[in-house]
Amino acid sequence: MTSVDTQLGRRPGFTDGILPAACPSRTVLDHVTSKWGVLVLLALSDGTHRWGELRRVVQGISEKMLAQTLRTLEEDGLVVRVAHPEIPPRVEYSLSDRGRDLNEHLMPLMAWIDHNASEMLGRA
Amino acid sequence: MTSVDTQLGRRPGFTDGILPAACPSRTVLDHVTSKWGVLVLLALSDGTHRWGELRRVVQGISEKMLAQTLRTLEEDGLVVRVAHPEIPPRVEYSLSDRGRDLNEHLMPLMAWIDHNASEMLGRA
DNA sequence: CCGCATCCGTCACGATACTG
DNA sequence: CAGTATCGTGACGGATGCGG
Repeated sequence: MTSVDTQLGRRPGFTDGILPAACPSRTVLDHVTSKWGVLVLLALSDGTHRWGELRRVVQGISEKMLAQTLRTLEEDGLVVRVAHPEIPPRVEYSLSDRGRDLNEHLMPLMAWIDHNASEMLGRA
Repeated sequence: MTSVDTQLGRRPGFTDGILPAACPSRTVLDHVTSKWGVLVLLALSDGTHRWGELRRVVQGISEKMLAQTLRTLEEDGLVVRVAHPEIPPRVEYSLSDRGRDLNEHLMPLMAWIDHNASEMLGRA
């Protein structure tokens, strides 16, 4: 291992770095940035929402991906799922405490992207 | 469109929201969160690095994906590529001003993920 | 040797149809 | 309404090749 590797591997503010393949951060990062994870988390940032609402609001997401994304986010403890035993069925999704905590770091990033996007794509 | 849709579509701090499918933010978001985008940006956060360094440091990335990721990030104006006409060839990558600006929003997020990852995966 | 393009197998994604 | 099952397609990753 060269000096530049150790330099890159460890970084101030991180425990072990995120670049090594084996660290758990990779898994969580893959879940959160899983093409729809960020958008679903953002959609839930203002409170509880039903399946159909999320389906319509996160435009372009397929039912399969919405189900899969919600399930992994729930397994990671970021999203809370509450099923009401009614007819017709009603299922509500909301952020957990940890999910809200994550969102507070996610929102400024999304605001930056939203603010810079058009300017970035203008030049190709 | 119901009231919840408009409520979700617009959000304080965002121009048009990111959830609509047609907005440019989606494209940029897909580039940045493109499975390797975040890791490459993070790897460049401490300065200029060569191709081979990035290849070794971002563990698990294939040469094809590294090339593709670097090219899209360069097209978006986040990464600067400098090729030195030497034998053996030497190509150096670094963050642009905008890339550094983005990274300042990315780093706290990654630090949060790195800090919470192990605890999140502990409970399945 | 290093940076990168190309070919090809595999797998995740998306559209549709169907169930409780 | 809230999902699950099935299937075709496109993106991804590995191996290979080539120019410098």
